[in-house]
Amino acid sequence: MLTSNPLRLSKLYAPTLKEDPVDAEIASHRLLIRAAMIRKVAAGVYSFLPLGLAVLHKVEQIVREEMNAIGSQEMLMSIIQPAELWHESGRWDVYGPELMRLEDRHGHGFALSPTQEELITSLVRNELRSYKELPVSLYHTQWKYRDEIRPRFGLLRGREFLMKDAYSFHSTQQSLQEHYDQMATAYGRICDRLGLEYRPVEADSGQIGGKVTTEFMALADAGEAELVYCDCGFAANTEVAEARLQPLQHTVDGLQKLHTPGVATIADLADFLGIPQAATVKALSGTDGQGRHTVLFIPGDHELGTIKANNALGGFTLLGEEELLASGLVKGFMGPIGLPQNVRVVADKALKGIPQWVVGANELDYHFVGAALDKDFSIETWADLSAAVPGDLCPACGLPLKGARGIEVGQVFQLGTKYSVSMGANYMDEDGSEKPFLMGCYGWGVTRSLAAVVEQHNDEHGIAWPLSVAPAEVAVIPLTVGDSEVEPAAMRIAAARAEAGIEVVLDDRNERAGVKFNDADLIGWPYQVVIGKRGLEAGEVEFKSRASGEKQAIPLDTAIDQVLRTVREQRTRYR
RNA sequence: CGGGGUGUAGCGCAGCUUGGUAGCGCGCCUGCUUUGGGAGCAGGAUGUCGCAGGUUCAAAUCCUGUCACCCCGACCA
Repeated sequence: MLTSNPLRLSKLYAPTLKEDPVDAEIASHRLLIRAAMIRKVAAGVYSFLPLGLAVLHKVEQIVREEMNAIGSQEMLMSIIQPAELWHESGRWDVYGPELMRLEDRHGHGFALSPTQEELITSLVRNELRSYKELPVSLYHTQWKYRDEIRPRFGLLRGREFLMKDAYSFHSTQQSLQEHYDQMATAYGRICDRLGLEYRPVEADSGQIGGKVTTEFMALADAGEAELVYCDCGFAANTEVAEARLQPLQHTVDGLQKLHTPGVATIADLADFLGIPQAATVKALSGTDGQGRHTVLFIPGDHELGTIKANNALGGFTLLGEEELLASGLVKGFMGPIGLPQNVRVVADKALKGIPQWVVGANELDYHFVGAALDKDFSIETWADLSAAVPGDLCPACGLPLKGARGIEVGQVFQLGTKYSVSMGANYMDEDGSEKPFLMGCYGWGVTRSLAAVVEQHNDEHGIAWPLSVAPAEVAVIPLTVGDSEVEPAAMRIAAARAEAGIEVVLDDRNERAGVKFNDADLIGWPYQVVIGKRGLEAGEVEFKSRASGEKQAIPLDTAIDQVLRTVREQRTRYR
């Protein structure tokens, strides 16, 4: 929004709202709408108004600069893609209803691209032929379409969203690893420049085929992901974290069967026995990937990690109420002793060191305490099953983990040869043999990270943009229009700054002071210069920092220099 | 897809139970006054009551269907 003349708010299409939109639950959604940045078009689909677009462009530009800096080359791929490409990769069927599909007048199928692996692979497979040309890294920033089951939270989970996606092609794992590391570093820099507090997070370490991936999480309570992290630098999604759990032992003399009428939940059981929930063992029954009836045991104070269970058992679904009844198991009273013969038993590794368990007796209203492992019962399979919770021990350093919620703003991924094999994308290697490319892909949610910035930078008055992405750096606010001194002074200050390369808006609207103050705070200009009659009489204007709320009176004649200095100084924080 | 809820002026809502020709606040337009934290007075404009059927002399209101949106869940960036 940089112009040689200051942008006049009287001319800007920016209808701010006094009231909160009723369907907006979280700060970024609420404030982006109120501050006239975005408007809803349909569920999960938004238009960007001038102010919102200015911010979007800035976020996009920061991402662009960081991509260019590591040698990734910008291009632009189409959104609409022929179905054949998706059949070729197999994802036409696999992607499911989330893939937006359409037909042209001839009945040919197309997809609105949710991501561009297919297209980029088909693009390079015929023209990138030799190991001598590798590695190559390409990226674009394009609108993506995913027909989410339930779009929500404004820009955080839309059906249409702007994403930067980069793809790299390599002949060696070392080369792939190098570029992957460069990307991860670039993503950290993007977060810093956006003013985001973030953590790189282990996302799926236990995958088969050596897939390597890291998610970049902007910390925010509104985030949908739960993570655990440690001061030593470890951080992981609770669904996949290989945390060390600390179950407690409840020791008694030998196996005891207790009458526990109506005690069907872990909380009830812990209360009934007067022991912590961590000293009990929770049982869950379901079906594994081979369709076998499976009972899982995990520490009583933990929840099942569904991704972990899927990985360990080749798929896992919990039994429904009716299936459970039919299986002969007693809901709320399951345990390892006296299970039906055909049941597969898998227990969390954390329970391995617990010689005596507190468990159900597979009989209505009865539990066992002191059930001795390898004596009263045995476990066939041990696996990592529980979702990590804060307080579990860090797998890297052993200290207790802390918990946080996060917004996944980016993810870097080593794809290996998944797409190059399925789509026949090969190059000629040094020894004359055809080999599939080693590929990496790297996604950054532009619209999502914009919302994440608002989640981290807001207060009861509105948004407080970091200087790097604010729609303009300084707002000059004359409090009276038509005044013979206030207006010319405001014009002079605004024009001087605009000439000096500072982004300035001039609130020349014929509005009352209160309206201007409130809009300025709502929209979130990083700095405000307030010019009123009262101050001018003393030869002063007011300089306010939005983020800190700090106001200072500065002499009119040095105001221009001081604001220039402050803005230039602050800009270096985001470089 | 399962459960819950909402569609009435640009926005936020009342009216619906008990059918009788649609209202409030904000915003918008005109004029006057006001001008350092969302001004006051006066005047004014704005509706296919989501859509389609049905019942009725008469439907925003009752019935049926349908669409959209929101919340919770499974699922996903």
